[in-house]
Amino acid sequence: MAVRLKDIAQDLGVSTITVSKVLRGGTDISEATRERVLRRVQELNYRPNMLARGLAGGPTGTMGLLVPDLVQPFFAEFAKALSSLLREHDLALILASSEEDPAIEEREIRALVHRGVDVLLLASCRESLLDLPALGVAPTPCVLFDRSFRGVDAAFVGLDEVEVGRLATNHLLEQGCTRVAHIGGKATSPAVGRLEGYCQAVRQHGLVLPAAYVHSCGHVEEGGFDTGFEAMQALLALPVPPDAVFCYNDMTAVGAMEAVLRAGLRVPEDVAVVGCGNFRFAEYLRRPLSSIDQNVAELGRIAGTMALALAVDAQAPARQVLLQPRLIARASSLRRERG
Amino acid sequence: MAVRLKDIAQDLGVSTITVSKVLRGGTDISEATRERVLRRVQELNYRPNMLARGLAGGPTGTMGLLVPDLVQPFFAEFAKALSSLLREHDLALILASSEEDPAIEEREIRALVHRGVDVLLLASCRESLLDLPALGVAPTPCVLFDRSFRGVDAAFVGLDEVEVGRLATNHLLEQGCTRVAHIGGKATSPAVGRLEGYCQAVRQHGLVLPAAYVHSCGHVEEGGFDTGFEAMQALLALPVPPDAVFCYNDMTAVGAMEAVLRAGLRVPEDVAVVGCGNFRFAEYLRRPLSSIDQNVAELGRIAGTMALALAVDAQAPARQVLLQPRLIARASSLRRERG
DNA sequence: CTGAAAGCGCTAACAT
DNA sequence: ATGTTAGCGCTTTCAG
Repeated sequence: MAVRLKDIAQDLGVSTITVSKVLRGGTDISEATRERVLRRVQELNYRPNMLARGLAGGPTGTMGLLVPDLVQPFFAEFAKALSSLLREHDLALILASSEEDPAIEEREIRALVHRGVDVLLLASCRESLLDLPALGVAPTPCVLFDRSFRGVDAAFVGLDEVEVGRLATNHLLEQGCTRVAHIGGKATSPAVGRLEGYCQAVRQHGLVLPAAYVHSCGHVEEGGFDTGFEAMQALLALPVPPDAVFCYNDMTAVGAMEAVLRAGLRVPEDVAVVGCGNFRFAEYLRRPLSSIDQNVAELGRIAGTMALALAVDAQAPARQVLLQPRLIARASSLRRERG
Repeated sequence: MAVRLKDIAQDLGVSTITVSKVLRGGTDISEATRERVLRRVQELNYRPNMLARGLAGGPTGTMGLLVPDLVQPFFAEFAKALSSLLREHDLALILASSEEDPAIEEREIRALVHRGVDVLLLASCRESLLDLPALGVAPTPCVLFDRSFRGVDAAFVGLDEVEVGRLATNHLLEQGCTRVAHIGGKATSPAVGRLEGYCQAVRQHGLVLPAAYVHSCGHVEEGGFDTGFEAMQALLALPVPPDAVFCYNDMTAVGAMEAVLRAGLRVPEDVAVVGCGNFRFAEYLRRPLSSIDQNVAELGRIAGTMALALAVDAQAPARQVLLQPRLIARASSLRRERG
């Protein structure tokens, strides 16, 4: 049987309460006892029983992470960074997946909260999160990430998605492209933000582009390749096809490139392409893919830090952090000598 | 406050123990009470408090998954499949990562066991697992996966790695290659198995190849690209360089292909390449990559099923399951018309 | 500064 | 077939 609070207390001739207080940083403890307790805790390598602690009303030392799809590199990297950080604090991570299904997401939220996670980290696939309290989340504090929601007063970490759209589109325009299209997503905040950035960049360059240059596709997350492939085919079939395209993510971009190549056209000479995500294979593709780097590891670390703060004090002010994206230019978009 | 066992009991005028028994499928309960209890449980949508259940000695409804690196698609897909399965049984998954560091792995094992996971699923990065009991795992049952260990009597699910090596190597030989090299890993059971399969295939074809054709590289998991790149450069520098190479994983294969192309040679005409893992981008690379599919989703499901059995009965016999790999042939290895 | 009493929600072992 | 007693390891009041 593992070492218990009681064992330490008996060894030292004090009560369990005293030990408990020391462990949780109580102030009303003499420096002498505190040291004695801590030493013994070290010696016996005592670890609190989190089940008991949780049951008695304390924290469970557990955080819940709910993502739409762990196989997407974005979420895998996020989970890895978060997990690294939590390990340093002896916290455990309960992982759940919504499979991009709001009904599953709701069930999983309830399950995690019911299990007593100290904080919930959520990349929601719902349309609105206004009913988050109704989902029974409170009083469990919550850190949203990747996808933000209007009118929800929760901590949030994500990318400056408008800047993502601007970066990609400006880059394409600067490469001399004049007919830039966008294959984007639907409804989610990243999709909306990237589209907005795209529009801003186009406007700033004094261009007016056909509405048909914007494709807003559902399921762009999972169906990436096919979505990109089909959207690009449609774009190429326009009377005046685009000479560049900014794609919602890298897989979509791969699909789009494939469509361009199969149409007998060249990348980037006929159609320049920029993706988003900057996955590890971007530079080894048939045509090395320019992409927007999302700095996911940093995102995970920030989200984790926020979560830690909320675990200590659930009432801590809900910060909103936006990270700046970076463009990684590769052959798929570089039309000029030396970029 | 959530619904408790006691609430159900009071509503029905029975004792909590009766309700508890019904919930756990006790036999010494009249059919009438059982039904009354179950109905009320439904109506109130009662969910047991796992903290309390665990503390009192029951199962915690929790499984621990410990992997070397969640970012590797293999482990991400495994985790996803497992998580899907567990969701159907209302079990939670605690995720931990060893970062390929045995010391971290050991700490995490202890932490998971201490938290009372009902089963531990482990892809170990240690050299030996003979001291698994000493790690304080027992009586927590354990399912090993991906990497097997001699002399350890635990449930295991993985690939038939020898067959992986044979499949890949035979394929290259059948394509007319006569000087097949292998860029492999070190120490782990998959690395050993694949090398063995490679050797078997070479022998069966009556060939005798230089020892220098086999590169056993450390850190082939994380450092994939560079490992493959450098190993291939070394192979190409041999007096009689190989005309084909079977690489430990896809990233290694990408590195190897890059080395071949930069040397001014062609894939597959000068050097045919086969990888392992069959990741999603294999077909969109500069040269679409032939690869061995590991059927990870199935692997995850089987591991999960084993874990469920062990959660019910920790003494259940420890099965060992080996899945058969499949070759997916693409341009990187197809030298003859129509493969 | 320290401790005693009570209880979190559940289950084991033993009655009845 | 059902209930009683006791306790899992910890934390919260509140009293000393």
